Amino acid sequence: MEPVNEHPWNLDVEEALLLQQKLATCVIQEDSLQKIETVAGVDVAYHPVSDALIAAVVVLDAVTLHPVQSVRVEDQVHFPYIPGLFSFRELPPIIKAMKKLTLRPDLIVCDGQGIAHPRRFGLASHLGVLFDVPTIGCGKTRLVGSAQEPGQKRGDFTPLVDDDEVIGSLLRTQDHIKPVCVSIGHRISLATARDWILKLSPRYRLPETTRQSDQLVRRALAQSRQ
DNA sequence: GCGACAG
DNA sequence: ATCTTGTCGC
Repeated sequence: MEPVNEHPWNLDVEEALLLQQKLATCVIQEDSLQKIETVAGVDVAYHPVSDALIAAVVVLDAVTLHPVQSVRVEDQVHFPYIPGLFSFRELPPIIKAMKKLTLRPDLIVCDGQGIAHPRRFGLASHLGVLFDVPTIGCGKTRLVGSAQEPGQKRGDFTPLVDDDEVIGSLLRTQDHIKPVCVSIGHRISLATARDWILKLSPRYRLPETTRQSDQLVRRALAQSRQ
C-alpha cells in the first residue's frame, strides 16, 4: 500500500508545527466510507537495546475480527517524543510497515489521537491524510480537552471539548472500565468512529485492532531481548 | 511562575 | 512509552 502524499521527515520543531498547520486543512471530518470489510490496527514501541522503533500493522476481518495479514518493521528514531508532535516520531516506521501491506485496509484505528489535538492534527489524522484512508484516533488517555465522566455502562459517552469545540468523545467500551478517548482521524464522522470502536471492543477496553498490533510489537521486543 | 502533556 | 514495587482478584 503506497501513500498518496509524502513529505520530508528530517524537520525541526518549528517546521513540524508549520507542516501540521498546513496538513490539518486536508482532514475530512465526514464519512466517506465504502464497504468496510477489513480494519487495521497500528502500534509502535521503543526498543531500548537497539535504540529503534518497532512498528506493527495488523489487518482484521471486520466481521470475525480475525487477522488476515500482519507486518512488522524496525526503524531508527529520528525525532524525540514531544506531546503534540507525536506523529513525527511514530509515522516513519508506520509508513514503512504500511508499504509492506499487500492489501488496502478499509479503515485504520490508531493508538493515539485524531483531531483531539492542539492543532487538530494528531497521529490518526496525519496517517489518514498521507494514505487518504479513513482513520480513527483511539487513545488510552487524552492529550487536550476536558470532559465529564461518562455513565458506567458500555456505550455511554460524553463530549470532549476544547476551546468551545467538540473534538472527540470519552467512550466507555466496557462497563465500569476507564473510558477511551475517541476522535475523528480522517474521512469519518465522530458518531461512526464511536460505533466502530464499540464494535471492535466486544470484550476488552481497547479495540482488537490496537490489542493485536500491540501484541505483535511486544512479541518482537521480547524475542530480541534474548 | 507552575502544572499538564497521545506514546 | 518502559521499569519497579506493591496489592488485589482470579
